[in-house]
Amino acid sequence: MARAAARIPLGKETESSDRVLQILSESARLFAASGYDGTSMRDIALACGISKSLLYHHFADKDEIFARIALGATRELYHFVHERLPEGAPPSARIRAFMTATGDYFQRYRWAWLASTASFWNDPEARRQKERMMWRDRYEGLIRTLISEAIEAGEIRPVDVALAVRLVLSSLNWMHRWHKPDKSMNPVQIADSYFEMIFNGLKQN
Amino acid sequence: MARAAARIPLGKETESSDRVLQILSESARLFAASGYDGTSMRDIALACGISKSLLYHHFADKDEIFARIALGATRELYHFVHERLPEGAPPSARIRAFMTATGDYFQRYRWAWLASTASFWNDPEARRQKERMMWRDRYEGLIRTLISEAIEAGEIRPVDVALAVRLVLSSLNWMHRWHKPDKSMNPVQIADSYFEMIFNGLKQN
DNA sequence: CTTGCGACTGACCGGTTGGTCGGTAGAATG
DNA sequence: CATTCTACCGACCAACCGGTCAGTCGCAAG
Repeated sequence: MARAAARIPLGKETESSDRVLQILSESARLFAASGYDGTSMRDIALACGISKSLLYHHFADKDEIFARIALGATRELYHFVHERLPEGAPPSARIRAFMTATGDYFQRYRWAWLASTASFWNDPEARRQKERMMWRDRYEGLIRTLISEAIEAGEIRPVDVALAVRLVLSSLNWMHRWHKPDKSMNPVQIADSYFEMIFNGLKQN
Repeated sequence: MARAAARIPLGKETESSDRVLQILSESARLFAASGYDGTSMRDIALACGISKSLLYHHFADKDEIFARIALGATRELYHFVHERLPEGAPPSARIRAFMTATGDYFQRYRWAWLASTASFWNDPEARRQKERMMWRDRYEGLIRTLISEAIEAGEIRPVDVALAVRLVLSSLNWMHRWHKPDKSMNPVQIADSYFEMIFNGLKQN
C-alpha cells in the first residue's frame, strides 16, 4: 500500500494518512485506465477494500480526489524538472535536461500523469483547475525561457519560440498515448532521442 | 444543417439522409466538447431538436453513432492525406505534404477529429474499433514508408525510423490540445513550420 | 377508401450514478 | 465510568443513464 502510494507525487509539506494515500493511489490508477467519468466512487471504494462512505469521510466529493491527483502531478512536475536543470550549463544542455527530466517524471509517476492528462478535456469548471494551470504555465515557461536563451546565445536558430516550445512539449506529452512500460526504450531514452532529432534535425548534411 | 453536416467526413459511397448527417454532426460537436461518457443521448437529441427515440430509429445504439464518426474520421484521414502526396517528388517533399495535409484535414473536420481522439482512451471493447485501427495503421504506414525512403535516398540521416515517426505524429496529434481556430496561424502553416524545424533542426550551424 | 410504411413521439424500464444519513466500534481523554 | 473524537459501514435517495415500446402522423401505392 505504502509502495503504491509512493507513486503519487505530493508536496513534502502536505501530510496525509496511509488511507488517504491509498485512495489517491488507487484512484489515479483507475482514472488513468478509465477516465474520470468511467470511474465510479464504487469502483474506487472496491479497489481500496473500503466502503463508499469512507471516501466521503476523507474527501468532500469525487472532484476533490481528482483535483488533488491532478494538481499534485502538475505542481510536482514543475519542481521535479526545475531541480534537474544543470545550473551554469549552456541553454541547449538545459533543454536536453528539461526533456529527459520530463521523461523521468513520466515513468516515475505514470498513473498520476495519465490520470491528470486523460481527463484534461471535460473541465469546463475551471475554478478548481486554476492553480493547476498556474503550475502548468510555470512548467511551460521553463522551456520557453530556455529556448529564448539558446537563441540569444546563438546555439539555435532564431525560430518562432512559441512553435518550438509546442514542438518540444508535443513530443513529450504525446508519449503517454503510445508508450508501454515494457518497451525496450524507457521514457528518458526516448526524450533524449527526441532532443537529438529536434536539435540536430533529420536532414543529411 | 447541411453545412454543418458537411464537416463530417464520410466515404462517398455511403448515402445518408439529412437527418442522419445532422445527428452525426451534432454528436461530433458534443463528443468533442464533453467526451463519449460526458455526452448523453438526451444531449444529442436536444441539440438536434428531436426526440431521443428517433436516435434509436436511425442508429442501433450510442456506440454506433460514435463508431461511425470515429471510423469515418480515421478512414478519410488516410484517403485525404494519401491523395495529397505528390507523386514522383523526393521523399522529403512528400513528408512535408503528409504533414501539411494532416493539418489541412484537422482544420476541415475539426469536430470529428476531436471527437475521435478525445475518446481514444476508454475503448477496451476493441471489436468495433478494429477497422478504425486498420486505417490508423495505414495512415501511420504512410509516414513510416516516407521516412524510410528518405533515409535510403540519403535525404535524411539514418535515425531510428519508429522514433522519427512518433516525433512527426506527436507534433501533429498534439495540436488539437492547444490550437484554437481563431489563432493567427492555421494548422497548415503550423504543420509546415514543424516540418521545417524537424527537418533542418533547431541548431545554429 | 384502405393498407402499409417510414419518420417520429412520450411514457416508461431497470440499472447506475454521486452523494447523504444514522449509527457503531474503539481508542484517547477527563 | 462518561465523554468525545475519528475511522468506518450499510441502507438509502433523487437524478440520470442507455435503451424499449406502443402508438401517432402523413404520405404513397393498391
